[in-house]
Amino acid sequence: MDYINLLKNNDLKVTPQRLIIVKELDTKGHMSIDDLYIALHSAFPSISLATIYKNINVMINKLFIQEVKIPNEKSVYELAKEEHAHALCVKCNAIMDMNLDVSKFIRKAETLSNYSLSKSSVIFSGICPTCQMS
Amino acid sequence: MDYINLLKNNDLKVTPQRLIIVKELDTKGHMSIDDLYIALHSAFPSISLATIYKNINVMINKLFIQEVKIPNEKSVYELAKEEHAHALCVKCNAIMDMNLDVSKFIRKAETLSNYSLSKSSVIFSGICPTCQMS
DNA sequence: ATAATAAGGGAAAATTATTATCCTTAAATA
DNA sequence: TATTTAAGGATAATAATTTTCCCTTATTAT
Ligand SMILES: [Mn+2]
Ligand SMILES: [Mn+2]
Ligand SMILES: [Zn+2]
Ligand SMILES: [Zn+2]
Repeated sequence: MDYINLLKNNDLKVTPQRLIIVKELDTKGHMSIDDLYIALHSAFPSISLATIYKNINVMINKLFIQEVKIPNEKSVYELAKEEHAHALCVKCNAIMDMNLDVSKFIRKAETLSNYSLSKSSVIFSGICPTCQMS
Repeated sequence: MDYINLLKNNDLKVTPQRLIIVKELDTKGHMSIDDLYIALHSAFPSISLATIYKNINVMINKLFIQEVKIPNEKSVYELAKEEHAHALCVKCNAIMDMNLDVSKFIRKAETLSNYSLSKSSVIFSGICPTCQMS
């Protein structure tokens, strides 16, 4: 992925900090503000939390990253993609995308509720494969 | 429902404040701390927010009420019941229980993710029937 | 009815998360 | 390369929520 053009196309100046933020989100996905702060700290020991916040906000406004709200946890962020469900490991906090066809659930929920539904937040929690072994 | 015995069986002293809290949760369901504060204020003009917080916490610990975390909103509480999905109206904030068979989704999600999944948070949002008309 | 204990009320304090400020530094454009 | 403007860093301020404290009152068990 071309991180430089991702920023340029969204009228954002290309800074080393921003490049690392989008690279981290692209390769690791599902990172919280604090995760990002820790991750960026090795490359930028002087990075400020304010920089993380400011950039997360601007990137959300530009619509190329999105927030994932998780019960009991701080929100995590990921590059924008189609609506999807998440599996969360309660032991190691790993989060996995799942291509459940959410639209099918929504259709069923509309019938049941008589609501006109357009968005979903679907999060399953349990134990990931790695933690199951240990 | 016998609110008095619900409290007694959980080793909680039966106070008028607690009776109203459980009655409100039973009849209205899905109330936030502030909802409860407002609702109790008519019966107890001197009610303290601390009383609401202390009781919600103790009731959650006793496992007979549970928190429902909703993206972008303050948590709401309901009497403990089987796992179920929710429909949320973004206009009037109405929340509806849905007896979607969540276990079926969980089974599918386990296959997809290889996680061992036990809990779910499923919230759809849109417009409720009432708000669709207006 | 009494005594022991838990709960309520009011306010302060603590917590936590996010944003604003101010100055310095760096990126973009010509 | 000079100029303009946005972004970064450090810290303070803000805001919102939740908890704690301390005293009074009410509930429970005897
Ligand atoms: Mn995701
Ligand atoms: Mn419910
Ligand atoms: Zn795990
Ligand atoms: Zn509505």
